[in-house]
Amino acid sequence: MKHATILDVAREAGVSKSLVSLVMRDSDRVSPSSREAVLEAAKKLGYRPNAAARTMVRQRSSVIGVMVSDLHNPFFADVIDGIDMAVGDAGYRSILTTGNRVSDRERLAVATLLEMRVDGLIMVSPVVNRGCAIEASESVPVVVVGKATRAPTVDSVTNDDRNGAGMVIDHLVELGHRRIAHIDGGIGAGSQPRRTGYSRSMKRHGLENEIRSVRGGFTEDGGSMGMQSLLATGPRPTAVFVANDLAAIGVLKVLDTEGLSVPDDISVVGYDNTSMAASHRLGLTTVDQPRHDMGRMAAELVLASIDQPRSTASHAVLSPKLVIRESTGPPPTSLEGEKRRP
Amino acid sequence: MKHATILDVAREAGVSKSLVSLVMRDSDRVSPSSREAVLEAAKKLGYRPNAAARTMVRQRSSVIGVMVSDLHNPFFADVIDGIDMAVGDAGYRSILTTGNRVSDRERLAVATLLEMRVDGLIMVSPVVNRGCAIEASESVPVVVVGKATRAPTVDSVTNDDRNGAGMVIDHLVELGHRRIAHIDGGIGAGSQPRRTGYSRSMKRHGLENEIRSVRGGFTEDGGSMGMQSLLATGPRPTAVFVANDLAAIGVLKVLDTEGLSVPDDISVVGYDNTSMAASHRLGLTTVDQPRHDMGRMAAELVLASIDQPRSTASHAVLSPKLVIRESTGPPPTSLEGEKRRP
DNA sequence: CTTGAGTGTTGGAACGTTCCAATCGTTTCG
DNA sequence: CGAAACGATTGGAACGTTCCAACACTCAAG
Repeated sequence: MKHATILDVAREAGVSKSLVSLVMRDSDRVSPSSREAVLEAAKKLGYRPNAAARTMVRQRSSVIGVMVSDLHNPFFADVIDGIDMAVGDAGYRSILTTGNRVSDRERLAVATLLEMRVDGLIMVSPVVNRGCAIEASESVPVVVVGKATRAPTVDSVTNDDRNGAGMVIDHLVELGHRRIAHIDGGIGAGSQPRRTGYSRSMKRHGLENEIRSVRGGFTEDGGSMGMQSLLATGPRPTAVFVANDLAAIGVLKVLDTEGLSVPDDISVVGYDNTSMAASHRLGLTTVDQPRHDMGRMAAELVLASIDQPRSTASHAVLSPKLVIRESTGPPPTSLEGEKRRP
Repeated sequence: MKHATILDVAREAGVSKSLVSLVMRDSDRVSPSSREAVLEAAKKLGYRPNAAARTMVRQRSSVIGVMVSDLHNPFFADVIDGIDMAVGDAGYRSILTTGNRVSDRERLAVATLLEMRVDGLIMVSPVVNRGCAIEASESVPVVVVGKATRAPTVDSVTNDDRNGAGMVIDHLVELGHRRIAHIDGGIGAGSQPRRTGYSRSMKRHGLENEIRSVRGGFTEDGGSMGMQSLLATGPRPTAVFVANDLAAIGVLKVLDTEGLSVPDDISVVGYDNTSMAASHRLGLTTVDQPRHDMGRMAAELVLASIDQPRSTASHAVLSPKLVIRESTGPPPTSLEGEKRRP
């Protein structure tokens, strides 16, 4: 039940270990007869190459390590898909570790990968501080996805959230909205640029007096709270731009219980384009991030760094896309003021 | 920018490599002064142990490999959480690979782990045929999660889907339903036991004449199709048990467009208790699988097998839990001429 | 017939650890 | 005072590969 080694195979096939090694690496300077004998022996013994030994002597593993902060967010699944694809095409393999949004565990997850001597490291939306990425970048190329990381040795792939927010406001203004509020994501990553994008865009449309931004969060409850505080104070907005889809669902919940109709009374926009947003009972207008492309891009950056170390970091910023569904429409007719639900 | 080795550290600290090794492994037979010197040197050089070398000589990696079929299903995230937790507590680490529901890629994912010489392998809802698991089990303990795998060398952790389906029917019957239909999951794993559980339970309630099972699938579209065919032929059921949440959402979509109200006209039940099912606009009654526990259990099984190889496989079957929400209620009118259950 | 250039094949030296047996000081004790 | 016991430290032999230099052959050209 133990593992057969190259030597066992060599003995079985009646050749030297070197020849077995050559066959395993698909060398073309092996005679067909020896090749066959070796393959047969290998099969018989259930031989499996030992990656540890190979990594050891070759001084590289041909593996890219990916640290993911949280597998619960389906967002990451697509990113990882993109990574896997690009990494596989380049003849590398990828392995993942998780940190569950806990700094210490993320640090451990990264350490595990580095100790395994991955040839490159991709950190997807890390929660842990950037020191960890910088430290890692001392021994291996590192790319951070989803979190702007200004460091001279760490590449990054992010989404242009400011621009995404701008597209949302453009869409709402085009529909005729003016009183557009924002429920932000609190302290989470991505919150700040979305908020900034909101205010800038409002100003661009000459709506600086309508700017109204309240504290929310990236959770359903966060969205609910934000919406409640919006309804409790000041004039009711005709549209709300929420920090992400999950929070937007919380907003819808509040609006439903308040008897307000979406989008007749109020339009709601989320962010992330989760599959939930697409569900017909929600039909949430939202912003799609090119998740797959972000992953692919991240992989290409690490692979490029492995091939050809650069002295300056690359920072790729991809563009989001507005996805219009049923949660947005024209504001309640301005002539009649506010329409009431029966 | 290269990796420092134990020898570099030894030189820097003015001691032997063996001593450095002892310090790294937290031996207690090292004098405090040498320990400090070594740690300082290690820090200065940014030393990181080389897992490949260690694995090599120790003939074990202290790593558990996890192959996940599909990261898109949030179901798996919880399972992995459970695995990570149990594995970590036992002093092991875990690494993941994915196969994206493609047999060949799953096989590669498994091979990657085995070549890295993981000490144990957990396959979560593999799509690849069981031969792959059996083969792997020749060199390392293997546990399959979510798919019944009858093989003498492969452990498994599954959910009692038949029982889960039974709980659904019990709940519906208790509400007064008799005409309960089932939309199945097609050929996917888990489909068959849920269907069987449905029919058995119907019979148990003396409703064998009401049994009506149509082909659906584990996707939104699959559910929609199933519902359409239910509505197109025969008397309309007062309740529908759908193979999973996603398909149930497809069912809701059809009912909405047909102008049928849930649960007033018809009750709908899903399976899996995805976060989507909990969303207020859906409020789907569903069956929760103890995902976290399944992961933990799987980890405990591999770890036990590593410690103490068993000659016979263990098959753990966990119990699901009914989660009642707003998509189920009493049938439209009390069924005339028939007594309700007390 | 000798040389030179291929073909195939081979042993040996790494790679960075762990672990064992051996060594070197000290201290304790008879 | 010598031996024994102990604590701290050390060199060397693995572990399973890769890769290089070297080696046999065979065959063509000189």
